[in-house]
Amino acid sequence: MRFAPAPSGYLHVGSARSALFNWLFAKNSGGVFILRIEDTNAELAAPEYYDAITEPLKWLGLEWDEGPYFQSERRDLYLDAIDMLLQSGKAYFCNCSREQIDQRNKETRFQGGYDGYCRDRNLEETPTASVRFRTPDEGLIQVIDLIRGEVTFDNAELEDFVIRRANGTPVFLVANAVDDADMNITHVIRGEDLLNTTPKVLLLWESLDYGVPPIYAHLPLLVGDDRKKLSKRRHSVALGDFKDEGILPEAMVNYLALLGWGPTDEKEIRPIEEIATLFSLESVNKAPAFFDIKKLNHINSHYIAAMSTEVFADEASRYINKIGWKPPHFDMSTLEALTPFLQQRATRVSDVVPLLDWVFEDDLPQETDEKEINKMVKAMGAELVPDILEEAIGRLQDCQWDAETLSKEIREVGDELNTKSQVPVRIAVTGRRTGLPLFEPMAYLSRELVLRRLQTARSNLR
RNA sequence: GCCCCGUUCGUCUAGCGGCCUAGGACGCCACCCUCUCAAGGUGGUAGCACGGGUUCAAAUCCCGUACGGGGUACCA
Repeated sequence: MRFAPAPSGYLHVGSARSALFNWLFAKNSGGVFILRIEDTNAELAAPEYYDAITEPLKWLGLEWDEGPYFQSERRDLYLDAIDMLLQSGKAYFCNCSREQIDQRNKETRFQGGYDGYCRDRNLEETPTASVRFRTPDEGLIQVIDLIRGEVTFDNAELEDFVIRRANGTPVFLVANAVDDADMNITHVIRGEDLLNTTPKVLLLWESLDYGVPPIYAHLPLLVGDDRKKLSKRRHSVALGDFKDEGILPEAMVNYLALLGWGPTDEKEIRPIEEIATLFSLESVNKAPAFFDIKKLNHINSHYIAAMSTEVFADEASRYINKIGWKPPHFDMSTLEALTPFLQQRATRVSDVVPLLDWVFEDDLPQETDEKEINKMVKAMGAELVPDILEEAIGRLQDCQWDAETLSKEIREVGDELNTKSQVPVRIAVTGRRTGLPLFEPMAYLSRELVLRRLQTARSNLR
């Protein structure tokens, strides 16, 4: 089987899902997974796009067994095939412009695409002539599809499509047929958006006498919240972006496998190798699937929580470095000590920053969310808050400086005033209403810094 | 318009004629735990698009309708 993406900038989650299903099927059936870059269109053949495809695949752990092959390097093969079709009369030259075709169709109210104007004009080859394939006038063509069954198309509905552009380059339909035959492709797994192009490839396949065609599997499309096919223009779907925000590859791949397919035993979160053993194309769904970030997040937080503390601490510090966050009090051993608390709370690796900023920064974070500010004001505004803060300041002046003592002292502040004391202290010290457990991280701050924050909060109350 | 493909809780899915008064997961809500938030636990919310058949029996098979998606390029 092969995964054959067109290089058009970065890899997006839809393509990644196609790659994944190819990979799963290959693993499950012991097949060979071939990577082939469909760059028949010169504009897409820029070499820098290569990494944009392979890097995300490697990140996801979807290694290919063979390739990558570049169609731009195999052009002669396709051109030869086109010459054969020309010689056998199954293709012909055409010099119609799009405008001319549209014009004629408008006049004759013809709605089938190309009207076959040059079919029997026996045009000679010229530098500006394109080549069209002569589709049969009658008969049916059948696509064998493991997901959808046998899909039948009426040949008469198929227009004489272009197989070689006026600039002399072959289109992907030819490259598809030639390569799939040449590479002994047995299974083609791709998005449903390509289903309609399949009969054209099959017709070429027949005309080229390639024998038994591959078996197809057209995956249901991934859609966004508008229920439209995921697209780079409308949705944010770059795999690289998810990586940058701290989505783990294991989580991404696990989630993607759950779109259009599900295990029968109801255990959703499991390693991809295990999924491969359960996977089958026949049990893939037919209806489009909504790419749900919330569920991705949930799966990701599960994988984060399951990581060892060492690995996560490393992951977190790499993230901090990458975004160039250099807080004055940063300390690796403190980060390591707080890691278990972080893992329990972070949905994405990027969440560690708002969780930790008050620990490592000198200044308190500025809360900007209005709702949150209101809630904080409310939490801080209770009658007893000034007393709580003052009592806390007094007690922290010269107590022991460890989490246990801090917890005890603040608790006693509450007991003394017959109220709860943690939230006001938390807001004063962390600048936030919610977050990590208060006292463990607090013990890593200097007494002086904590007192300063408490005092600032106290005076702001006036 | 024409062609192709679809339709199980808001979302992703299990189900492949009787085990279904439809199961799980995400989300949401409540409660428990807890002097924050999470995590965890418990419970709840909500669905077989509609109409005809076939059958002793249909979410499961067939037909139609509605709705949705994809394609309709000298992009892939």
